[in-house]
Amino acid sequence: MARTAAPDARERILDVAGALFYTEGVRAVGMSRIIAEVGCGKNLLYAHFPSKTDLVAAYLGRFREWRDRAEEEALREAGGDPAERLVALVAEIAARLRRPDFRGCPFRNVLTEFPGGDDPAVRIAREYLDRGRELVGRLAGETGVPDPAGLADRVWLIIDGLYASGFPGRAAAVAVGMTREAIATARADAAG
Amino acid sequence: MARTAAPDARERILDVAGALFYTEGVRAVGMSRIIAEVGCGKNLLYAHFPSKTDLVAAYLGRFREWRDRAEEEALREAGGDPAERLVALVAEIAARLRRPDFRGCPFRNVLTEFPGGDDPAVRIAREYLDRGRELVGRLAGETGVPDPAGLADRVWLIIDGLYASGFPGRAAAVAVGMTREAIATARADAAG
DNA sequence: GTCTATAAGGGGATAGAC
DNA sequence: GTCTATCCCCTTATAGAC
Repeated sequence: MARTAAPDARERILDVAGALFYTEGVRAVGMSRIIAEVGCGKNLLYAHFPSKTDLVAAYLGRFREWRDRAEEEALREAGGDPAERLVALVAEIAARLRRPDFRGCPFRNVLTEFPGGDDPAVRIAREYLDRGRELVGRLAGETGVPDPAGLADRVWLIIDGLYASGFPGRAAAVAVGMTREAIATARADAAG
Repeated sequence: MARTAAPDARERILDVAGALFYTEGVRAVGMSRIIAEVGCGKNLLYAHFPSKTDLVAAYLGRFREWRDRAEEEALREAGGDPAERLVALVAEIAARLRRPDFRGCPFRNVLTEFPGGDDPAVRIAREYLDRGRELVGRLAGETGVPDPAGLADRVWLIIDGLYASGFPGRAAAVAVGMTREAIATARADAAG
């Protein structure tokens, strides 16, 4: 069927592949499996994505766009206070954990599956995490606390813990409070 | 030479396999690779470990023994105060992160590589993490704070963050302080 | 010209046999 | 220790349907 060029083919493939990669792992899902579940021919997939690495990179790239938008929105709603922006960042992630389909951070997962790798996909994952870490460092710096690096380390530890948690619900419940505490402690050190 | 059964064969295999699994990932390392690096024949390896899953399970089992010993020692040195024992637990993990060969938690890594799996290996990983989580919950309960579950959640989030950190050195530097803060806050809630 | 279906190449996986 | 069996991986190529 479908003689007319399907402009959504790429999206459909990415939908299926992304869901499989995320829930079962990149290494666990073969190209044949993706092709079978998309219900397309091999050629179509390889026309859009010349190799599996390209497909994984596209999967992560799309995830990154999605995350960037959510992050921007959370920061915009938080207003201009750097401390509130830090809290909003953590709160947004915590909210994400409550989704039933949450299965960790796709970027961290890919890095765990391909340690020491250097594909386009792995590079996207590393860059994403580095950028996130930089953002936290920047916001911590803007709070004006005496030890912004220490505050950034604490907030980043909370974020890492959120994403890695085997008990996302419980982690989400305490992450925001811990972030506020970290900020309060950092400020109290100024007084002491 | 050496026709006599080498009693350390099993340990040698486990040494090589464990190092490879840990640094490169379980799925990334094939049996042939392990056999080549051990320098033994296939028979020897399959005599000791009938399948790859068994080898992975043995790798995790050995890691677990190692962790249990380190944990016990840290707790013994910490004395009887539950709060200090919690801190010691986190400090011991933080110290581990500083080792140059640290590459995350092997149990969490295996669960990331085999989500939804049910091998003996995966079961060991899950049980280990559940037991650790229970220990934290027990210690938090013994501190006598009004919300021990909340304290346990916080400490566990810190531990998760430690193991998942892409910047282990920085995480290790702040984890103990955050643990002490979490305890102090939990106690302050009693007063407030 | 766009997609599907099928076959096959080349490699490496786990595992078993001798 | 070598050799083989079997399977699945990613990828490419060929051939046919609309």
